[in-house]
Amino acid sequence: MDDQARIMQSIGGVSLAGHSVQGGMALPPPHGHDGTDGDGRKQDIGDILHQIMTITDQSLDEAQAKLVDLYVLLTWLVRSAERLSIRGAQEEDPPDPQLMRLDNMLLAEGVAGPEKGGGSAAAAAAAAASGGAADNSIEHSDYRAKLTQIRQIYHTELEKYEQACNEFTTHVMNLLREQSRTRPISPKEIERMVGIIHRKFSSIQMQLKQSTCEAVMILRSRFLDARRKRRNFSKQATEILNEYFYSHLSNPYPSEEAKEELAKKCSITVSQVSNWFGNKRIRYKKNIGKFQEEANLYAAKTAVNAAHAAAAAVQNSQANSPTTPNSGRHLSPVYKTVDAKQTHA
DNA sequence: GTTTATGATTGCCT
DNA sequence: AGGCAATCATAAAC
Repeated sequence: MDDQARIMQSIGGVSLAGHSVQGGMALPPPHGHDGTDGDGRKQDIGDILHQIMTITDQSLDEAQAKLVDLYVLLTWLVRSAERLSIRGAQEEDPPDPQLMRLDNMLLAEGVAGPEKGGGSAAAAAAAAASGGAADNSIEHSDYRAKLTQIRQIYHTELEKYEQACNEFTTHVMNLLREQSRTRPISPKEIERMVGIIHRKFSSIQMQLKQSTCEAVMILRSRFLDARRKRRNFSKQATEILNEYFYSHLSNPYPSEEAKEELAKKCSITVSQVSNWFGNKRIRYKKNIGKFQEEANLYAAKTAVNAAHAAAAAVQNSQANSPTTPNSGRHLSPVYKTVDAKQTHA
């Protein structure tokens, strides 16, 4: 995930910016420059130096390095605060709607929520609940596996950010405490600092949430979009549909009820039946020759079926005479017109 | 790897 | 609203 890179950049930006700031910042010259000035001033500087030395009780270099560090930090924080105040002018205290939206989605997708027992177990349970076909559940578990992967990445990243946030806060607090020895620092100021840091990190977290949501959306579109993951109907279903089509070739437009029944028999949806007939009609019309064999096959089949039905009828009541089976070869005007120009293939 | 078959989608028409 | 035609995207065949 490139969020990591973004985070690193973001965090790294501190030290990066720091160096540039350090370059432009006029720090007081370090010790040992007191040899050329007037006597009084020389004495003053000496006193100050002595004071600093006694106050910090450390090597001056080290203290100075810390000061630079702190300064860098402060400039970055101020800049961050400016950015936040510009951006967050409207979305101040009320919990950011976008963040809420992201949170809700992650929760709904089971990414943000608590880890549900074994991932595979959950997948199996979901598959069992849906009661779908075997291949369907395989796809589903595949989807779940990918989702689990996303969730794991999300959680590790989130944890990382939290840890980084805490470390950073501690660092800043330490620096402020250090500073408090040389100048008074109000609790309010510390609080403000911490607030800024937390806001900064939560904005980073939001980026993570955003890209996690994107990943989930992509996953959904890849796995749940029926068009992308097209499955052929079962042989049996195609059989049933073809049987209807060729036995109603003169008017292959099943009524709503007929569609419903076909859908039930084929265990597909009504709209799938509609799609199938739409496709079949247009493809048949486009190249009748190609479908001739199929047409004959199903005509024979329906004939056999009719014969069987007739036989059964005869058995039931001998008075009835068997009806001549429908050959299924009479074409509607629509198909006849195309039939005329059907010379290829 | 290319071609064909096929289910789904889209835009337009009536 | 339902159908047609073109098209997309993938499965299956080669």
